[in-house]
Amino acid sequence: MATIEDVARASGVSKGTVSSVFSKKRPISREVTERVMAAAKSLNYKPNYWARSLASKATRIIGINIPGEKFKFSQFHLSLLNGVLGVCYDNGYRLLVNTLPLSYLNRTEHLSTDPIDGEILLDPQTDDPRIAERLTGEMPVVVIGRPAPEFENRVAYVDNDNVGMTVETTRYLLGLGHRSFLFLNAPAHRTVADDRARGFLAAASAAGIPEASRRIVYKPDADSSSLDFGYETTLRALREEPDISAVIADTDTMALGAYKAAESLGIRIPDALSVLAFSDDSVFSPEFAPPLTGVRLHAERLGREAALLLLERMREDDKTVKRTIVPTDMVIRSSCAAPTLPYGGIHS
Amino acid sequence: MATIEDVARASGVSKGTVSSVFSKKRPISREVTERVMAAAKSLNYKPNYWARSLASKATRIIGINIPGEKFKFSQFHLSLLNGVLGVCYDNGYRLLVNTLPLSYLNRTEHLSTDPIDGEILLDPQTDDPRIAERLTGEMPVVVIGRPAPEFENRVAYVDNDNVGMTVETTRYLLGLGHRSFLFLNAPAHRTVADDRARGFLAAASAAGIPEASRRIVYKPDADSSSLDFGYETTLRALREEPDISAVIADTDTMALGAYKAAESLGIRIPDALSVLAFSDDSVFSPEFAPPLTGVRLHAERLGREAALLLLERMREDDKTVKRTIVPTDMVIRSSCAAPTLPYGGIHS
DNA sequence: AGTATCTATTAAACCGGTTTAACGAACGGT
DNA sequence: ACCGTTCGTTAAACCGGTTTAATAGATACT
Repeated sequence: MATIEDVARASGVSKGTVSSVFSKKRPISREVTERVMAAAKSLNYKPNYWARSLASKATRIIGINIPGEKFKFSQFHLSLLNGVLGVCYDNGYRLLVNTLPLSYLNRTEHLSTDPIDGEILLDPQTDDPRIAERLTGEMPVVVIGRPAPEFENRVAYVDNDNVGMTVETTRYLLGLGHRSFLFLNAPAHRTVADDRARGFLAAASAAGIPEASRRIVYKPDADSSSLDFGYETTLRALREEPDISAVIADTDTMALGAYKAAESLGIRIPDALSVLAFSDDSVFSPEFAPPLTGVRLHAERLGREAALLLLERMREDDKTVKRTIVPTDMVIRSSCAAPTLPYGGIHS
Repeated sequence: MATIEDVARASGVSKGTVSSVFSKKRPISREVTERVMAAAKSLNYKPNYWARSLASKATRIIGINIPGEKFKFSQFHLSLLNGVLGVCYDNGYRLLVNTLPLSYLNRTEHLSTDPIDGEILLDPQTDDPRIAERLTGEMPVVVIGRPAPEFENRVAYVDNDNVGMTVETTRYLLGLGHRSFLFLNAPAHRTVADDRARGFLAAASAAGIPEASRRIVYKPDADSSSLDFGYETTLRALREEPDISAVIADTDTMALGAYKAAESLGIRIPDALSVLAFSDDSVFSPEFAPPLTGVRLHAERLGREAALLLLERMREDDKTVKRTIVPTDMVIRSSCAAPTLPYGGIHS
């Protein structure tokens, strides 16, 4: 492919002039501009992205990173992505999925800076080396979700009010009369699982629910199916402790697992078991039988706000640490009801 | 950030030696390697990605491109992405979402080569300038979906057998006794819509179905909601032509729209209306009421095969044009049945 | 001992752009 | 006619790596 040199030679001007014609960072006469453009067109010339990035120290690419090996994007990530992409699109940025195996990154021959101007980190964990690493470099970063406590005031992030949201939903269930819960939580090492557990436990213990009746089970890890986890955990829990009258699920897919477990035990929802999910805004939740009550997290907006925060941070060289909390909305449908049996009663 | 020069100076060797220590493309003595690595560590040095790309003419990034302005990734795209990402992950490639507004790309100051080694093009259209453009450059490309006829033998692609699959499903419905159809198709300019329309029409006219009874409606365009499109189109069609006893939907979301239309007209599925979808492998289709009959397209596998094909093409400099057809599986659940009314009968 | 071979290292050229500093020409003001 | 600007252009330095060609030193071969 033709280089800037070729174009310069063909149109009888210097490299610098051709550069200015394309970058438009300096005025060039109408006549010369036309001559250069004509030469460029006939040579099929386009400026080389890498050379340009090297010289101008900017790539107009932002990265998005997910921890963990061999991950897959979930429904929730999809909405996040769409939010981020919308902002990228509006601002002329490309989006790089910047996750590689550690076994790859750790090899000397692959060690390098990242090919991006800034990065969004997803799914922060309680012990998450990514943030510290990005901060020692000068890479602008925005986290989606609450980072570990030692970084909460050192890195920008976007999150829902997970604690508050969980308190609210737990109170809702308490208000309906529930006294024994199963909480299907996110994987244990993720900060979001922590926040939700805290909210749940706070609300439950404030209402005098004994420890045995607020059972929390953490999803083993990313690669296991949410559906299966929801199904099997609910099945086991209901067998071991028939008192349980309400299941709080991390996602709508997990909730679906709970539905299936209830069905296979012959337990009706919401009559004998209430189910609720911190769901994404899936088009399907209203179609569950019965329609699923849950909380809208506005994943797309989380993504959008994160991208906006990142671009702002990249633009100004202002190291102010900003935070955005995206509100959640509880959507009451028909999967929760007052428990039919009084506290202490037994199913079947 | 420290450069290779700094490291060379600090460890008392030349730039070239430092380069070789990191790239491992040439042997360096144990002793020198250690000295260089020590200096690099103390300076917190990492090779610069863009300088490296410029010199070595490779980025280890592959792109994925979707046509159209302000698109959003769908469920189907999510599965594709996961398939592509799995291959990227295994092979040490990053994935760049390489879609930008035309209004951005067309401006002189943004014109440039793409920062990638190869690209996957999604959702090919009947008149799609992307392929021709990539071919004139030397960018390796794989298309997911059938490209326009003039490129079918010039570019590698991965696809389902959309024609065959549609013939099969149409025959299935014909076999149940249906004689009047509504086909909710993908947007008209996409080649997949073409293929499916062809398969449907071929099967229907071979069975002697008159033209008026094989109605095809194309989704207006990407930004409209599939759910709404399915709902409104089905509603209108059933009102205009109560004969219709089967709806074939492009996606499960569209099918859900058809379900809702049926519900609001008081029509029961599958008794009075059969619905079928070329669905993705959504976990939710089995949960529809009634469970949705459809076709598995194996989106994740489409993504995987495309990525593998692309890497192969990038590795060897072999311009052989390869094609991969991923098989589809029809999954019969309970949303289709023999129509209750004889051909020519009228609802309500 | 003399030559051929192999190894590790280096200086310099190169990848393809951007940017700085210098400069001549045209312009405006007095 | 002279000076101070402004404008458009250029040569050269620079961004931070890789690669080539040359070289010195060690090893092997006869």
